[in-house]
Amino acid sequence: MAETIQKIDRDSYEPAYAQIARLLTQEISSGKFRPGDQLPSEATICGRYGVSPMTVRRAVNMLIDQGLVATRQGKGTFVKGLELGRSTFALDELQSLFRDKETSRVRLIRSRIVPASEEIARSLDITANDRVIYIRRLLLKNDEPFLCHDAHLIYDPTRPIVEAEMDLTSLHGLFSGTGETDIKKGLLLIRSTLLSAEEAALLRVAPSTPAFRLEHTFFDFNDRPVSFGYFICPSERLSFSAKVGIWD
Amino acid sequence: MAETIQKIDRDSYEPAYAQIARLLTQEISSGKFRPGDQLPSEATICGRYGVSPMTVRRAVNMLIDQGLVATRQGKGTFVKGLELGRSTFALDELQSLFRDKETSRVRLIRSRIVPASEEIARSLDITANDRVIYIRRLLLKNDEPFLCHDAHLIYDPTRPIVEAEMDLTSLHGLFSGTGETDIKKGLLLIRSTLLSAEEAALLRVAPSTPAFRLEHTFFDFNDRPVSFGYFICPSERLSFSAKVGIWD
DNA sequence: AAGTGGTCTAGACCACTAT
DNA sequence: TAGTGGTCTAGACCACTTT
Repeated sequence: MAETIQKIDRDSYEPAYAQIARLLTQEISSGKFRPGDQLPSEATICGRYGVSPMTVRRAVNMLIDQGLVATRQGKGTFVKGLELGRSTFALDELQSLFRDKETSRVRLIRSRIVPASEEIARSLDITANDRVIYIRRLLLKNDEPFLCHDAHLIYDPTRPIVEAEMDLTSLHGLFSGTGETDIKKGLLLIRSTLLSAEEAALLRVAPSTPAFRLEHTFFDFNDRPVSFGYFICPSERLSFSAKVGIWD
Repeated sequence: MAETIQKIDRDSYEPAYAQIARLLTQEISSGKFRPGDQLPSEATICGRYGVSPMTVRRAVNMLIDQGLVATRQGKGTFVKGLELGRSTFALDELQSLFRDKETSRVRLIRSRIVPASEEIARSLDITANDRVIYIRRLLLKNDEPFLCHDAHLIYDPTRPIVEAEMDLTSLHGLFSGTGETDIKKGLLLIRSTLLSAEEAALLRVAPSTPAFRLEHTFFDFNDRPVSFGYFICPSERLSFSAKVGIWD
């Protein structure tokens, strides 16, 4: 028995709660605790590591947030099985594209004021044929066309946002979190589609190549839509991945 | 001044830390605090709501987790701008499909032992032409073909997982988190592709329709791959969406 | 030195579940 | 009644930044 009372390194830069979360995760990862099993009670863990309840609580909360365990008041803490519905896909690949300012450049293809189509009008909460600013850009990776970006902006001289969106560097800011202080929220949608003839030519691939279309709508702090657009990228150049379960 | 000392409802079922997080979020959402602005210090918030530091800390941690603010030790807490790279796409649509057992059914199309292709062998960490179990199923929504599922399983009589995977109801369990106690982790990949002739026929759409292909690889608690497969669904039937920023 | 975030304590009290 | 998770206190101490 004994089970060794002390395993926490109080001098570590890793906080006690993080150490405990890590140790618990390892015990689950190793198969010592299987899905459905009950973890030791929080009081037990307090005693085992010589920490106070709040510290254990925080560690357990981390595991809950990660979807690794679930607590049931009055009963205990139990290991959860894999849950595919919890999978989350991130835009890492796209983000790294824009982050690397050395190899990526943006070329303006088109920029004009046009009447809004039905789809655009619906997305921007305006009426069809209202004027919008239409911008098409090409993102180049190592001077090769990589993806295409279409944006449709509300045409309103009183709003300064337009200027920022016109800026060729604004795409970088959107991904890095710098700037864009006038946008409150955004809605993103991944679609699967075929490249149009013009898009295929721009991107230098065969027409009708399968592609991702990442739609985005942005809203200002008055919850009014300010822009609608989409990134288009041949499918072989991009993919969205997610890890679910325990990856050490 | 005054600024009203008490705004926390101690009798509410919503914990104090959650109430504070909600109030802070509202202040940001309303535009009172803009991206780049500094929030009141934690000590100030303690006084304003009459709670202890730990409670405020937990509220602030919630906002950090949501990507709404960032803290800088010794300086303060600051509101962050929109960060596209933080967008996360969930499998809500697929999950709800499988969750509804009333309208969704699974039909087994094919089930046989075949030699592994190069791609399958690579994914399952075996050598090409090793035998694998190949299963093709069709998911029906309201008795109409909705999506197709191919799975390739390690052929090993000593592992009982095969039986579970063969079960036509196993797909439901994967999404709901029930069962599947033998799978430790999974890797998912969204691709954009074209339907093959057979797939198009099965799904009753035109050939060469653009479609999503959701690949999945599952691993057991020894980190060995146990299955590789993919869901295929015409793009107009499915999309992946994400919300970023502040949605009240 | 003063102000900021960050961790942690050693309890207290409550709600829920089982026996 | 006893054991479980869940919240909260009223401080303490530390690390970092600014003045």
